[in-house]
Amino acid sequence: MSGDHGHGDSQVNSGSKGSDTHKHKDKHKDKEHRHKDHKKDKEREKLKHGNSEHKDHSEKKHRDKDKEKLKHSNGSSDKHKEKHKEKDKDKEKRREEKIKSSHVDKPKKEKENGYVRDTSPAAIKSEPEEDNGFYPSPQHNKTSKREYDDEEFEYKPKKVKTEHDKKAKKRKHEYEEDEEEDEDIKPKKKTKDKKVAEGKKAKKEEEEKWKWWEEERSTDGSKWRFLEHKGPVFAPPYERMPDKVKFYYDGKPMKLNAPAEEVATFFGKMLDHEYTTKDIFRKNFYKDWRKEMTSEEKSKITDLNKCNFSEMNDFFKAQSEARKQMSKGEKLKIKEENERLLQEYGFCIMDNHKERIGNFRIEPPGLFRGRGDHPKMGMLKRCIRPQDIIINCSKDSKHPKPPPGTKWKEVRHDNKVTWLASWTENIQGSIKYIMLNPSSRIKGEKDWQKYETARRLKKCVDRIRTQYREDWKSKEMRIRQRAVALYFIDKLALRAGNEKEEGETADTVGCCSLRVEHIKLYPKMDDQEYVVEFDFLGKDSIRYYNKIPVEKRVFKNLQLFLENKQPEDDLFDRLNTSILNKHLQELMDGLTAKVFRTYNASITLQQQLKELACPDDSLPAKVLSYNRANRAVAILCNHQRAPPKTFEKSMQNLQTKIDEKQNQLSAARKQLKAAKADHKASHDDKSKKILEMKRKAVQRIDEQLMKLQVQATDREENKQIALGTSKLNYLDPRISVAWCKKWVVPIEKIYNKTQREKFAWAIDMAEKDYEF
DNA sequence: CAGATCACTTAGAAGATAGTTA
DNA sequence: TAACTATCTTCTAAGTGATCTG
Repeated sequence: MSGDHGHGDSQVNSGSKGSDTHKHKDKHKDKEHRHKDHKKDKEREKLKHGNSEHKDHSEKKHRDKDKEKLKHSNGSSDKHKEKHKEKDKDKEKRREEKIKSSHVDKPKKEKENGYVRDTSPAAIKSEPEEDNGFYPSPQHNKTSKREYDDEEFEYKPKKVKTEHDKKAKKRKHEYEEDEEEDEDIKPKKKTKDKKVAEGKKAKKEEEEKWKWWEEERSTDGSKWRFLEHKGPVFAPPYERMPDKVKFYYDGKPMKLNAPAEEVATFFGKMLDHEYTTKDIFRKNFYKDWRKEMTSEEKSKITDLNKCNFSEMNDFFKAQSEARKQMSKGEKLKIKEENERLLQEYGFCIMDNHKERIGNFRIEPPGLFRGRGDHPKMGMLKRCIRPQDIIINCSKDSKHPKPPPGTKWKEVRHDNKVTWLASWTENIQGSIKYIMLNPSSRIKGEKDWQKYETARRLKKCVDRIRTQYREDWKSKEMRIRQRAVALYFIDKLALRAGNEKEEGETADTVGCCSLRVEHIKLYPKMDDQEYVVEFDFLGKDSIRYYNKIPVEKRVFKNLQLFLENKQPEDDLFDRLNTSILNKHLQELMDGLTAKVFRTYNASITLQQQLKELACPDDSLPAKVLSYNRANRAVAILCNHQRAPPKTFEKSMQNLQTKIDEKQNQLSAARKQLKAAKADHKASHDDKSKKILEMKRKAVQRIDEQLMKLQVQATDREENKQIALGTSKLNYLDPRISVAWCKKWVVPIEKIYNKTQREKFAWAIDMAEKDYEF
């Protein structure tokens, strides 16, 4: 099968839907969706698993689910907030208790032994700064490692592997549980003494590349033993517009008070953005803006359409222009200031190591930019103050100081969580966190673990597939639904699809929350039977559109699920993510719906890399193959991007370059020919030299041309596909590392600096024969 | 047991920077 | 040497899923 059933016809879903009175559907319709082309369908086709046919069973009818739920009014956002407030106090009390107890029932002695000694702030602070500043110095490093060796400390480095070989293996197996072996354990069996003997610099480097993956993991559920940081960086306070920058109402200049002006500038900044043309955005903005106005302003300003923010907009444009035009010196100064801030606030100390913080800046106030048709777009995101922030750190660390004259909301010491600070955001009432960078131990370990879980799924996926196929025949509706949903999750890499509160967010769905209106069944379509067409908005309101032939039994089940339902009813009315995950948990420890995405993504990459392997390819061609494999995954996971605005142009530029190069090549070839003739005639050294030169030139140009052509292909195929997300979140980096090693491709061709930092563990541990 | 809450991962867009070219 | 553009980095929204709670 192939992609020829793709869609020049993106309206396919408007056919038989009959009445258009369902709000969900309407919402979808005025959206512009990003479409994918045939390629994608084709790729998907390739990627699916085998199938076979079974006979179908009849089934008892299911009851309709209570639809009232879907219909309650949603004008209750204020009520909602009140609720939040009231509950706040309660919540905090509860939490306090929780933390207290978690501290109490911890074996105190061990803990204190653990870190008072090892990670006292003083020990780290006293590190000589010249030592590149970032990392604890070698001396410290060594000391702490030695102390690590004391019994009962859990983060035992394995550098002393010779002595702790058993433990080393134990940990490995804990994770991998693979039939694999020891050969994985690398020969870094340096002895301590040897290390001491090594130069300071060497040791420094080693610390720079702390190999947390060679150490033991904590087993007691605590995420750290010691945590010290300086708290977040706050957004600078609002600066008034210069007087010359005027706001006009109804054509007349009007001076706004600071709060109203600030909010106005948020809007003014965005004037070029499509958001500001959307009704909901404008309505929400206007409503929140008015809250900042004085009563005088309120009575004057009664219509957003009469507001003119264009001078503000010009001002910001000029400002950013000016920034670009700044002299080198000025730019450097800013850079240095940023660097200083990063040094001071961008790192924390967690268990002996200086680790990079992911987002140490508090989100500045502004207008909420929800994705898709978000009902709250345009609302004011309020400024976060110290008294909104909860700090999390070690009791015995130097606590971060709030800015002068302010207080933190709370300082707590919860080592069951990984965040350093948190606050509650005012749009959805959700909690935001400050956490560590992906290169940190705490993130890396989790990431590694994620791929190990996916590898465990690999071992039992056949069994699970057999089982859900069996379940398609179940007498119970809920089991059939569960089985069909799981099939979609497995085959199509759909997300789980938690329920969401209606009216609070954009209307998007995942597998379990699919509605009748999101699929269409075609018993026959062209040369295929039992085709299901999916058309819905997924995470970030990215459209998922796909037509796939399914097994007859699945098809019949779907027909059954659709019986007597309205378009806005749930397709799987007897299923939700928690039911599904509970079931999965029983099938394999740690299995949840999202593991399938990870598994299928990684296994696809591995397969594709094998298939596309071509040993004789040039380096760029190999990289292209890799990108193609990556792309297959991105397509599977539906990772899309808006085609870059300059795409067409940049494609053209590239083509021009190619043409030029081609001309160059033919010119060089001519010259080579001439040189050959020359040499034949004279047979002297000089002509020989020239001949060689020309020959090399041709070769060089030819390579350059190839490279350009490959680049063009790659870019074209990438037009609306985003590779980054899968590379960063779904593909076991060890597959890529192994591939690089096998084909002698420098890892830099695949991962940039940030990515190499994130995947340092994989780069260090994967050998060329690594199997996912 | 359903809904709320919390912590954490996954996501595309925007913004910043680096590299290239006119 | 500015302008352009490709790539990297940051930002923060939007998911998942575990746990708590009434």
